[in-house]
Amino acid sequence: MPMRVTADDVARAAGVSRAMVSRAFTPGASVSAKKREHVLAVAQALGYRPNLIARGLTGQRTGLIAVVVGEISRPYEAWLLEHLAQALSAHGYQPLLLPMFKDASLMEMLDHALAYQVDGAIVAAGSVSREVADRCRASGAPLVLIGRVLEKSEADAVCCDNSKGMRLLVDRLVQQGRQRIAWLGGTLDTFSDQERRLGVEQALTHHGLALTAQRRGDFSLHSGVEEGGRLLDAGLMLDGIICANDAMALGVVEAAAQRGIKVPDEVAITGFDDVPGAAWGRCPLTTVRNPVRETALAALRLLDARLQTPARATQVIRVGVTLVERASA
Amino acid sequence: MPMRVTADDVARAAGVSRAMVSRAFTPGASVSAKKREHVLAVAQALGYRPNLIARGLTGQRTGLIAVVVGEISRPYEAWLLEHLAQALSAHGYQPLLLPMFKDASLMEMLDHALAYQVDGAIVAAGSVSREVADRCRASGAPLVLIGRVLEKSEADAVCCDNSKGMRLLVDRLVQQGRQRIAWLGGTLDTFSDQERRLGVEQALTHHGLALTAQRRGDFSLHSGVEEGGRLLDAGLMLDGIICANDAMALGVVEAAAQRGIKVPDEVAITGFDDVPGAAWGRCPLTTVRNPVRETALAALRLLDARLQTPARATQVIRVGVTLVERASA
DNA sequence: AACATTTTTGCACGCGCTTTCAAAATCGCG
DNA sequence: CGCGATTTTGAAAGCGCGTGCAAAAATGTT
Repeated sequence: MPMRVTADDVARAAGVSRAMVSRAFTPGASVSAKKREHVLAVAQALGYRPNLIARGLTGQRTGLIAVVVGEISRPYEAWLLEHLAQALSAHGYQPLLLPMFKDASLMEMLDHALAYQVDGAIVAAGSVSREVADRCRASGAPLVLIGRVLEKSEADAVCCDNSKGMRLLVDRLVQQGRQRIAWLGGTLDTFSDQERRLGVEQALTHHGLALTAQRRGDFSLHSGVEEGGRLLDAGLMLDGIICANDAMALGVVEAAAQRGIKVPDEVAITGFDDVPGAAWGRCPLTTVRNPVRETALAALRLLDARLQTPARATQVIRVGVTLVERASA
Repeated sequence: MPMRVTADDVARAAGVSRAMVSRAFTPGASVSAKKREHVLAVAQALGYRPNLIARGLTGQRTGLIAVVVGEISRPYEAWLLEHLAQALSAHGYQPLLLPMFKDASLMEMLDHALAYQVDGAIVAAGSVSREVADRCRASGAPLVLIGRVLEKSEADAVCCDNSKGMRLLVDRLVQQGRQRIAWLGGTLDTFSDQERRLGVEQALTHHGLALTAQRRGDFSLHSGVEEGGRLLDAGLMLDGIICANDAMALGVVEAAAQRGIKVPDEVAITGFDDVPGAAWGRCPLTTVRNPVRETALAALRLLDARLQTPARATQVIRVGVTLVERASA
């Protein structure tokens, strides 16, 4: 049973009071340089490190940030998580990972995290209700949304410009003379799905067109193969399929290949996000670049800002997107 | 400034002592059923939840588990992390995510995590020295390794049977009459790389063969394209390339396609891990299935067991692998 | 050298909770 | 109804740390 070395042990060994030890580890505290150095040396020798749990009890900050993401095995989520985790640790925060499963309740997950006195939460999965936002506010833990915004912007959020992204894609397809375009959406009730779909419809309308067909997958490659196949088999003479994300687009490419349908000659296929991997494979994807790094950094900035100034007005940052033209369209 | 509701508030509102509130929330504590119900109801009404940070201060357990993984954007890591996170939360633990960057020091990362009084650590990245293991032991936080084992098995670990996996692959290639086989390794100093490479060499030796060539990537798809291209361009008449993981194998497939080299007719390409995505794309990969779910569960079992019985003998679990034959070989 | 001023230090309290320990309440049964 | 056995309860002592406050030491000023 290894006994932990506490500030008291260090104090005794260094011949000072425990308060001195605490101060030695608190930047900017009132300690003489010599004594601090001495205490730090003794602490080092004893292998002492302040107990951050205990510190979190008194101070208002634990340094813990709840990070809610969806299925990490999906490329976009993994990519985002990587940048988030990196940005957080770089700023001295510690990410508490809350993986969201299919039927999990965001509220319950956050409740649990709040019990750990997280300083804030970054949510990039699930549908965020006002109740959830209120709960966080009531606990004094700022909430930052990624890839979803609350109506009346009741929470800070950063989200890419879905509408513009889809417009870029549609414009390109129409410019190529394509007219019979189908939509392959993602999971229902998803903010991204809704915004992206709306973007496609508006852009098409602008050209005097409408969707020829539509189906719905679950953002996974597998569902892209399935539902993409259905679209292709329906005998609709499609010349373009716009997918809600890259993974499904890759699936549709696969489905087309299985049927000997030429991409992009017969049918164009587009994705969204530009995940690493979209550029490789059977057919490099024409897609929209979703700036993940920028998104993660913006989210952290928002969080920091609110931690600093709890009363500031909520802010929704729309990060820009760009068209990435590759072989699939 | 939202004031948190504490056990004292509940106690006052329920007309009992704070100790009662604590007991009401402690399963198996000595409280009359009626009183517990009452306290719980009052707590519910006030929106009280025990402060797990404070609880962690007294009790020996915080419920926090440090999880060290490499670059999450890589399919295998993401896949593993997903299963780990799922398994941990299912068992009531809270994963504290520690992303390992290129030149980060495992020791420093764990030190930081230990300051948070984690109950244990699962490490699936970086090279684990004995010092690291000792540090964890000294802090009373069990260490469980994934995909790497310490000499003299000084820490619990779970790792797939790299050697057998490579043997299966080599046997298959040789059985197809292939003789000029190259090795595309991963990052140097990586346990997986070492074991897998050794496995290949031993299996080849067993057939009276040796490696025709070898290069080294960094486990990324991109490096597979690069280094795979170099191998293919070297004019070595290779008829097989064995890669240290799937991502690089997919890269090599890509490189072959760029050069109009037929896979598997001219050259066979094999991966390792069988990540989701290995089955799709330009050329479904012949690979070895690395049972991630089983690995994650085994790691958790090991952790639980040691938390239960700190003194038990360290245990190294080798999870089995199976050959997955697809188009690339 | 005597005093005012500033810096450094230690004491003690509190953060929110768990957990002995002993007192109070309840129960069993003759 | 009484007395020991049992369960339930509250007071209080921490857990490891930060910090306000006042005492002590160091510094500065005439």
